[in-house]
Amino acid sequence: MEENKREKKTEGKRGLWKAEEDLILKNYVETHGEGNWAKVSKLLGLKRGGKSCRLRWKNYLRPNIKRGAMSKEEEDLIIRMHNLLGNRWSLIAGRLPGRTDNEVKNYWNTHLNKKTSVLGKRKGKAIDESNHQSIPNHQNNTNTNIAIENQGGEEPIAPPPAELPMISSPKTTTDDEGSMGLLKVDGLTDNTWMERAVRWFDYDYDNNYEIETPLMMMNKNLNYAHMVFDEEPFTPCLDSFVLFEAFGTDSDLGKTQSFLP
DNA sequence: AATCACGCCAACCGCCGGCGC
DNA sequence: AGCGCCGGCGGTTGGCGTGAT
Repeated sequence: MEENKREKKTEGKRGLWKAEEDLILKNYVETHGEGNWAKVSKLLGLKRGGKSCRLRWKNYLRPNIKRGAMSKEEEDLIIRMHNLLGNRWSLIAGRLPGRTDNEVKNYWNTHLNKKTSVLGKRKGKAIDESNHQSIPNHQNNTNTNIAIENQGGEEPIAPPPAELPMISSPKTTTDDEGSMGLLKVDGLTDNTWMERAVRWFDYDYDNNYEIETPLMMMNKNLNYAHMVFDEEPFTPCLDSFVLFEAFGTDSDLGKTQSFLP
């Protein structure tokens, strides 16, 4: 019974890709472009599924794939992004040029998961609401002292400058997406929006690309947001999203908020 | 030298959402 | 609206390499 199951499961498994297969696939995709993977698989006579072809291209053959050990900076970024995003590997990988989701996932599972195991497991969720991990995480981060200190509401929260920013009213969700959200800035698709955001948030260059700031206008229960830039500010960015992490007020301290575009 | 245990990572699986018909 | 196909995603598996015994 179990044997049959295993046989069935492994039938069609082709194992590692051979250099010839790689070459065929690479040549084809470079000539005809990506997509239609099922067709590609048939056309090329590769005894592999479309998915397998797609994966091989995406994770190995695609140009600009960065191979080799992760740098300290990349590792730090993965940890911080995972802190915010949970197991959203493709999203995290998207912030690491040349790295694939599979690589990031493997790296996390083999290297970083142990390192950060003290924080507990987060299966597909950015934040484990049961133990309010977002707060301790930030307490470990020296860059977040301001937010932590201010959470009691002792500091008056200044309203944002009148002219800034053009932020869409965030959609507050009640699901368990966690305290991470994506903030879309309406009408700004290049780095202009970021400059405006940076001005608004009084961005500090030496703050390791992280910002603590009031975001009261987004939600009246929201005291602070923790923003993460994956690129140098003021360089053209790839999309019009800012990652941010939000903290609630005293009444719902630790209760996560989610703002989705 | 042989064997075992473990870590790493490429590849696969199953699920889901988007899209066209 | 329902269906099927395709692509994307995260989770899991299995094989290989390497260090320990």
